Amino acid sequence: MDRYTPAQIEAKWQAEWNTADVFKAKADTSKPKYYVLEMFPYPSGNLHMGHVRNYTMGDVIARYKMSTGHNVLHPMGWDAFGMPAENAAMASGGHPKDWTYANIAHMRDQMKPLGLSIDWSREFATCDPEYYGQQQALFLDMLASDLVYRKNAVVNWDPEDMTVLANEQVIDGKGWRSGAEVERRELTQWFFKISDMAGELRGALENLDNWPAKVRLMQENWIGQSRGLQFSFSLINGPDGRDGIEVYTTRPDTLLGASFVGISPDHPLAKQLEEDNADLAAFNAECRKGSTTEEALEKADKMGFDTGLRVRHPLDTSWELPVYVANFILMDYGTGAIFGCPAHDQRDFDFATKYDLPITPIYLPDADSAPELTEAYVPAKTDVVTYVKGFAGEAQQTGAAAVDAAIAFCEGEGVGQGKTQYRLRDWGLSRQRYWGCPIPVVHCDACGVVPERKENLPIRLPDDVSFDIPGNPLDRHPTWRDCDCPSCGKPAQRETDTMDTFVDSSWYYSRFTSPNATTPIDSDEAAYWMNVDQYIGGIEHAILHLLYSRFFARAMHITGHLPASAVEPFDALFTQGMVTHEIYQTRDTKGRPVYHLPEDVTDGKLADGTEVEIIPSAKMSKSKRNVVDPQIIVDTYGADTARWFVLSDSPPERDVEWTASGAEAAHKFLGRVWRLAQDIAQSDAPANDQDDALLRDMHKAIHDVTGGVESFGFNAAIAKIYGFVATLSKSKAGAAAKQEAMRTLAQLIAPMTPHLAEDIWSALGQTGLVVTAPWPVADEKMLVDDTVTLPIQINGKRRSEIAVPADMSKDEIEKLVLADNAVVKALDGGQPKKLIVVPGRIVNVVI
RNA sequence: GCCUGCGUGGUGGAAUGGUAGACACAGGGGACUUAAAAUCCCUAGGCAGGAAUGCCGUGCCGGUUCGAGUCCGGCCGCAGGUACCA
Repeated sequence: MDRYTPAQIEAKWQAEWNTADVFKAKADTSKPKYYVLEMFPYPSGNLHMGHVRNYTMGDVIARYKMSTGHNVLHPMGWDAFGMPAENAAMASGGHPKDWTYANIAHMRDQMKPLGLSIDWSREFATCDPEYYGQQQALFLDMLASDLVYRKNAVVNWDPEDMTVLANEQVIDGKGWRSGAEVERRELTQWFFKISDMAGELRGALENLDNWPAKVRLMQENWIGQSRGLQFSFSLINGPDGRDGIEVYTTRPDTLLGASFVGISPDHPLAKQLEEDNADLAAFNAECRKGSTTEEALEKADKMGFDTGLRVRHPLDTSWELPVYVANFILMDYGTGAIFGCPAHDQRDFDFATKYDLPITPIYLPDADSAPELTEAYVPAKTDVVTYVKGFAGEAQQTGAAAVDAAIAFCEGEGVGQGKTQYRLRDWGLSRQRYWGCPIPVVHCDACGVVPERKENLPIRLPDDVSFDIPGNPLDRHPTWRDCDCPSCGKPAQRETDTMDTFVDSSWYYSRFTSPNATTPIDSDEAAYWMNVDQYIGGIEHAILHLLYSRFFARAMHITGHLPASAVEPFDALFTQGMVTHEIYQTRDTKGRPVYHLPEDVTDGKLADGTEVEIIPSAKMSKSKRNVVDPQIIVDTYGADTARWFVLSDSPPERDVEWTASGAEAAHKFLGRVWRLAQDIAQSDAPANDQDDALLRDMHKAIHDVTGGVESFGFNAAIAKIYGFVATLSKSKAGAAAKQEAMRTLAQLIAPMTPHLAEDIWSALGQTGLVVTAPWPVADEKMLVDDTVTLPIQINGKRRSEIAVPADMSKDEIEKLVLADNAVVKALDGGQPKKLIVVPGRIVNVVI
C-alpha cells in the first residue's frame, strides 16, 4: 500500500493555495471580517518551537474563521529593531542591518513550509524606513498634540565604558562587559504622557471581556490607583528658599503616629543639601549605586541619613519631627517624600528601630489588647480596628473608612487635600542606541528643540557606523548629526537618541491594515479591519507591550489616525504557554555543567555511552542546548506533524513539553488517518444498520471539535479527534456513511493539519479546496442520547450506578435508586437522611 | 521585595462544585512475521487480595458543602512580570 509522504503532500497543497491566492486579504463589506494576529517575532536568527506553537494556534483560528464565512486578515511581520543586532555587530563585526535582514530571510524560509494561512503581501519589518518613517510622523503628531515631553530620568551608567546599560546588562550591580559598579545617572529624555491616561486605561479594562482575567488584574495593579492625602510639613530650619516638604500618603488616618519624614536621595531638597554637606553627598552617592530596577531598589538594604532638619506636625504645631534622606523612597512616585508611621508599616518599623525613633500605635485589633512592638501591625484595610489615636470618624472602623474620614477632616482643617494617585509612570522612550527609530527632532542653539518637517521624513539611520567602541555611534558620527534647523535654517544638531522598541510594536497591528500607505494608516482600511478580533501571544507581554499598545491606540485616535472604535485595539486576547524540553547535562573534569543537544542523546546516553543527567521541563534556550529545531522536525516528519504535536497534549495557555516520542506518535497517527482515508475511498460496502451509530458519533465529533476550537481547547479538540478516528476505523458501517464521516474528519482536522486534510479531501473525490469549504454543522437531533448512566454515591462516595431514560423524572429516579442493591444494603432497612438527585448528572444518598 | 499565575499517575495532561486520571507518551502482555521493522489488539494511579472488593490518593495544613482537583483561609515550591531583553 501507498505510504503517507508529507514532503510531497505539503509542497503540493502549498502550491495549490498559492495558485488560488486564498490567503490574500481584501476589504469586502459583503462578509464579516475577522482579524487574527499573533505577536510578531523578534528576528533572532532561528525559528523555534515556541514560534511554531504561537503561529499554529493563530492559523487554526484563521482557517476555522475562513470556513465559517469570514473575510480573514492574518498578517506577519518582524519586530526588527533592538539590542541583539548591536550586540552581534560588537561581537563579530558586520552591521546590525545586515544581521537583521539576513535573520529575517532565514526565518521566513523556515516559516513558509509550515503552511500558515498568512497574507505575505502585507509583510514588513519595523526597521524598514517605510515603517519607521511613518512612526516618526506619528511621533511629530503626538508632539503637536502635547502627548510627548522631555524631563530628567535615571539610567544605568557604566562609568568605565562611559555608556548607558540596559537592565539586563547589569549583573549583580555591575556592568556586563566592564565589570564596573553601575551608578544611576540622570539624563534628559523624551516621555509619552501615558500617566495622564492612567484612570482611563485602568477603567477601560473592565470592558475587555475577552481578555484573560489575570492579564486585566496585572494591568490594574500595575496602573495602581490609590486615594490619599497630599499635604505639606512646614520646615523649621530649612535652607534658603524652602519652607516646606510636600508629602503624599495613602494612610492619613495614621498621621498621629508619624515619627519621621523621609525624602528620596533624588529629591530637590536632598540635592540642595548635599551641596554643602559632604557626608550627605557621600550618602546619596552610595544610594545611587546599582541598577535602576524596581527589584534592585526594593531588595537593597534600607538606609537613612539624618539631615538635622526638623518639621512641624500639621495637626499639632508644637510637635517636631526629624527629616531623613532614605534610599527606599522613589522620586518617581508621589512627591518623593513620605512620613513614616512605624507602628503600621513594616518598612517604617524597621527604619524606626534602626534609628531609634518612637513607635506609636494608632489602632489595635481590639480595645483591650496591649500593643506588642515586635513588628508592625498591618491588618487589611477592610478589617475593623479600634482607633486609640484616631482623629476622624468612629473609634471602631475599617482602615478604608478611617482614611476617608481623615481626608475629609484634614481638608476641613486646611491641611492638604485628597488626591487620587497612580503607580503608573510616564513612558520613557529615549534610548542611547543606534539600532532603533531615530527621534525626529533637532536641537538648535537659537530655537531650542525643533520638530523635523514631515516632508524630511524618514530620518534614516546612517549606514556608515562602527561598533568597535562602546556607546551610541550616532553620537560620534561625523556628519549625520549635523543639520540645518528646520525653523531658522542655522546649523543645528539632530537628536541622537532613538526610540524604545516598544514604540515599534505599539502600532504595528494597525499598520497591517494598510502596510503600504504613505501616511501611518489608511483610514478606510483601518475602519474596515480594526480591531484585531483575536490577538495571541506570550504572557510575558501581559503588562508593558499590551498597555503601551492600548495607550498608543488612544494617542493615534487623538491625532486623527484611528477611529474612536479602535482605542482598545485587541478585542480578544489569548496568552499561550512556552515550549519546554528536558535538559541533558554532564560535567567536565572541573565539575562544571556541559549541555548536550537532544539529537545527541539516545536512551539517556551519549553516543560514547556516557550517561547524561536529565533535568526536566525547562524553557528552551540556546545556552542550555535543550532546543529542538523546527526545521529538523519538518524535514523528518512534515509540517502537519509539528503542528499537530504543538497543539495536542497541553492546554494552549500552559507550557508544552517537547518530546521526541510525542512527535513520533503524532506522525504515526497522521499516517494512520491517511491510510484509513485511502481504504475508505476505495470501499464499496453496502449501507447497513451500523451507519446511524457512526453518523451519531460524527455529529458528536463536529460538536466537540467546534467547541474546542472556539474556546481555544485545541488539546481537547484533538483528544476528540483521536476518539473519532478510533470509532471510524472500527466501524462496520457502509461505504457511503464512512465516506461522509471521513470527509467530515478531513474538515475537522483542516485547521490543524491543513495539508493532510486537503489530500484526504481530494482522495475522497471532492472538488475544490477544503480550506475554502464551509465548516460542517452538527445536527442537534443526532447529539441526544436516549439513556444516561447515573452514578450513585452513598455519603459522597461512588458505590453503584443505574441506567435510566434521559427524560425520566426525579421521583421515578428516586424510586429506582432506593431499590438499588448497594443502596438497600447500605440503608439496612433504615431511611436515608437526604436524597440528592441532579438530573443527568449524579445521585447522592446521605445516610 | 512586590504583582500575577501554576502545582493531578512513571511522563504530557482530562474533569460547567457531581463517577479523579479522558486522550496521548513511555512500560507490560499478545497477534502478524523465518526474524525484524511497520501495523494491530489487550493491560495499566498506589497499597492489600487469586478474585469480587476494600482502603488511600489531585503540593502541605485547615475550612465551607450532601459532595471539593475545582470555592475560602494559611503555608511550601515553581514560573512570568517588575518600567532600557523582546
